[in-house]
Order: sequence, then structure tokens, then C-alpha cells
Amino acid sequence: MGKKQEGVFSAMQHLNEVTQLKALDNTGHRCKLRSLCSVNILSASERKGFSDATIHNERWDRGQHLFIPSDRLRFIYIIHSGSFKTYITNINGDTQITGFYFQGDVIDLNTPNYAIQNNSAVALETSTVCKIPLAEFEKIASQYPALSHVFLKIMSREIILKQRMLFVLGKMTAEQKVADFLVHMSTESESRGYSSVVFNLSMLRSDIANYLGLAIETVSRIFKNFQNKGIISVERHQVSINDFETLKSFLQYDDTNTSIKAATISQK
Amino acid sequence: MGKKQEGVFSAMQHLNEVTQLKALDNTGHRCKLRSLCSVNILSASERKGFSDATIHNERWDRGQHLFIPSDRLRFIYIIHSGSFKTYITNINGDTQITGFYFQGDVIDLNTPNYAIQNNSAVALETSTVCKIPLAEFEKIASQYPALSHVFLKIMSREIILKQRMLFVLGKMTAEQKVADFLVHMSTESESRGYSSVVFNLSMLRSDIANYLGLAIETVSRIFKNFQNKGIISVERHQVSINDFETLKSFLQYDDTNTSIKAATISQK
DNA sequence: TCCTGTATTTGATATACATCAAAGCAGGTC
DNA sequence: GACCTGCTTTGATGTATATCAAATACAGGA
Repeated sequence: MGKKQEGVFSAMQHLNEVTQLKALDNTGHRCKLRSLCSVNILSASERKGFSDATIHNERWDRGQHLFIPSDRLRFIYIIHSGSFKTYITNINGDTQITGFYFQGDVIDLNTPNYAIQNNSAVALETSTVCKIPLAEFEKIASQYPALSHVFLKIMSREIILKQRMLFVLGKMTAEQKVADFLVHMSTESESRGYSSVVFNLSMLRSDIANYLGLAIETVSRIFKNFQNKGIISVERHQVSINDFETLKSFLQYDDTNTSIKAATISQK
Repeated sequence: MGKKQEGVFSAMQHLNEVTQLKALDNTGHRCKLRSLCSVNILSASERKGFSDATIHNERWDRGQHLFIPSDRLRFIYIIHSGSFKTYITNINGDTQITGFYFQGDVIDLNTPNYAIQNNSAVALETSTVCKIPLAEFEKIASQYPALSHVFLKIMSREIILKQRMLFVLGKMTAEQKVADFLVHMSTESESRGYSSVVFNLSMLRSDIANYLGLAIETVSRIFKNFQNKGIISVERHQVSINDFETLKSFLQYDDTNTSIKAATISQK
């Protein structure tokens, strides 16, 4: 018989658990690389070695690219402040935004794959990043398995996030996509230690639309619609969520009948 | 000015490079774990230790689940023969297929994340898998950094594949999705050492539709349409691709004007 | 060989969302 | 302050694809 399955979205409740990766330790080294420099699995001297290999706190302005596909020198980037978007480009020049990244996040995790780097990252606002040359990283990681392990965890989180987006793009209506996006941004804001109620969207409406596979007009209309219903308030790029419950309810069945949709599960 | 960007799909040409991970060595140990047991970065004794920790060649029939979200014991699975699909489920029981996996592929790479396991894997046909208890894997990996490194690469490939699917779901028309799917399955078949022209789709039409974010009827109609045009031949689950060029042309601009779509790139 | 359930195809209709077009609006610049 | 320029909103219309409905094909078992 079908067991009650834990939903993909229940996973969000456990994101804090996961995002400890983003905030393991804050005791300042040369920069507040929350994920790595100060990660507590390394000894003090190892940590120093790691920190020394890192290029700290470089500044990037809005619109500047962290990397583009043709780059030869590869780095692993950790965001110290600000935000970035990553996107992939096809042969026609069409793009799909693959993620938004904030303080403490690690970018360019597919780098170790030596595959043609088909994605780009660009700053959404003035930001600072620390970066580790890939070659250095691999050298250090080969000496300290624990470091590889931290990276396995970060990458596995990345896979989970991407899978979530597959669901969003493949199965949700426009309204649900936007609702989900807002809830997600709220959670993200909270995990960085800011408010989950009032937060800033550093990306353009067109970025949101691209990310969610919608037309920009559709995003605009749904924002307006949510405002009219009193669910959110929007002032330029600042969003306030007034009614979380209603927002989240868009992601649930409003169906009255409780038909069993889950397939029968046969397990060995 | 905008540099010519390398497309996301050009990456497919380099997939062979990547998929060496799937076929590093075939000289049989107890089972043909192409990815791991026989991976040439481990010494013979290490390899044996790894192989001993592995549960080899378990059989799974069509419809049987490799794992479901409520499972406590975690494994990393390597497909020895056959095929599987993975999917995530939301609170309403709606599902999104996140991937199809074949001989040599590694499943459940988000496992190391300790996050609630929100996905499931089910056999599409009679298949055999080798599996490594997660705890064992972590023990071994902590001793052999090279093993972690192989996993980093496999996971980074996974991220790239998922990103590709974000593009497919977010930006492609129904026709393009199906064309891309067929090209992808062809490449996959070839990488396993089979024909790129004639291959078997072990999944149902409904699986394809779910995976591509389409209605099953739409998939059916596009298949028929491609047949009518002589691009493919379909007999039940066997597909022959008669005209690769036309199939691939669906993924390109048929536009006459050569407008520059790529955004101007400003890099530091 | 027929039967039965499941998978797929085919046709008719509905609709969510994109597209096209134009007007507002803010923030920077002369 | 007036004028740009890029971003966002708002309205009117079109269309790709979902949905609904039903016929057909196939596989596996009696």
C-alpha cells in the first residue's frame, strides 16, 4: 500500500539544517567565508593554509561577470556580500537563469567537472566575493578529505535545489511559481539572518520571469494581483509578505475531494 | 562587446569526455561497476576493500522502488543493467520525474546531504544494481581523497544535467522538448556502447510527458508528427532516428535575421 | 483464442499564458 | 527642473498546449 510520502516542500523546513553549511562559524578570519575558511573541520593551521590560497573580498559591481563560458582559469567562488545570478546560454544566445546566490553561497560547483563550462555568473548588485583557484582547491582537498566532504554536501544541496526547480518549472502554474519564489526568497533572507517578512529582491522582474519560465508581463500581473489581495506589499524591489498562509496555500490543493494521487509503491 | 558564447548544447559534444566516468574500466571485478569498483585511481587492495563493502548485483523488477522518501538506510546505487527513473513528490502527491538513469549511472547523489530524502527511484524494467551503504562509503572516502574527487566529478555532472533540464523546461516549446529528449536518449544509448540510431525507450509515454512538463497527448502527437515527416520511426518503445539533422534543427534558430541576442558582457 | 486492464492515439474544445503595443515611472544627467 | 533611458505596468489579442472524451492497440492471463 502507498505509504504517506514526505513532500518535496517539507524539505524546505529542513533547509535550516542544510544551510548550517552556510553559517558553520562566523569567528572572523581575514574574511567571513562562512562556508569554508572558518569551517570547523579543519585545524587552525589547515584553515590558515586554505585561507592563504584564497583571494579575499574582491569587489564586483552590478552587471559585471564573475565568469563566462570562455574563461580558462577556473575558481570556486564564495559570496561574502551581495548577490549573483547564474545562467546558461544556448547556441541561439537564449538564456536560462539557473540560480540566485547570496551571502555565504558557493558558486560554480560544476567546475570540477572539466566539462565545457557553459554557464555564466553576473553580479546583481555591488558585491564582494572570495575565490579559490580550482587547482589550489584540488590540491588542498586531496590532503584533507574532510574538505572534500564539505563540498560533497554543498553540491548535494545544489542538486536538491535544482531538482526543486525542475518541479517548479515542470508542474506549477504561473501563480504557483511566483508564490513559491516569494516563499523561497523569504526563507533565503531568513537564513542569512535577515527578516523573512520584509526583504529586497536584487534581481529584475525580467530575471524572475526568466528564472520561472514566464513572460515578464505575467510576473508583473501576478505581483499586482497578490498586492490587490493584500497578500504582499511591493515597493519597487522591496517586498513585504503580509499573509504567509495564503501565499503558501497557492502551493497546495484547494481541492475538496481527497483522492489518492500517490501511486502505489511496491518496494523490495 | 559580446563574445561568442559556447552554447549549453555544445556541451553535449563533450559528454563523452565526461562520461568516461561511466566507463573508465571494464575489466571485471565481482561486478562490472564501471564507475567505481574498477576506477583506476584506487590501488588493487583499495579497490578490493571498496568492492567488499558493496552489495553486488541485486535484481529489481519493473515498478519496484530502489528507495522512497521514508527510507532510513541510505545507499549509493550504481546501475549494472537496466534503467530507473527518479522523481520527487510534493505534499499533494504530484510528482516530477527528475531523471532517467542507465547502465553505469550513479543514483542518489544528494544522499550525502542528510537532508530529508525527498525523492524516489523506481525500476523501468528488470534491472540489476550494486549499492554501497552510505556509512561505508563515507568511511572509505575519508581515507581515499581520490574517491571523493571522483564523486565530486560525478555530482558536478549531475548538476550540469539538471541545469540543462532547467533550460529545457523553462525555454523550449513542446516540439523542441521532444526533439531534445530524443537526441539526448540517442547520445545516452551511444555512450553505453549501443546504437545512436536505433534504441529502446524503457519509460512510458507518460514518463516522458512528466519529465518534459507536457501532457501525454502532446508527446504522442509530436511523436506522430515526427514520424509523418519521416524524421523518426517508432515501433512501440523502439525508436529509430532517420534524420538527425532535421531533429537537431528544431533546437536552432530557423530565423533568417541574424540579430544579436547575447547580452553585452562586461567583465572585470 | 478470447478477455481485461493498461497504454497510447486521435479528435474537439478550452484556457492559461505569451505576445504585441503603448503608457507610466523612477533615477540619473545635462 | 526638464529630458533621457531603462524598467515596469497595464490593456488587447493570439496561440500553444492542456484538458476532456472516446476509440484503438497491445500484453498478459484464463
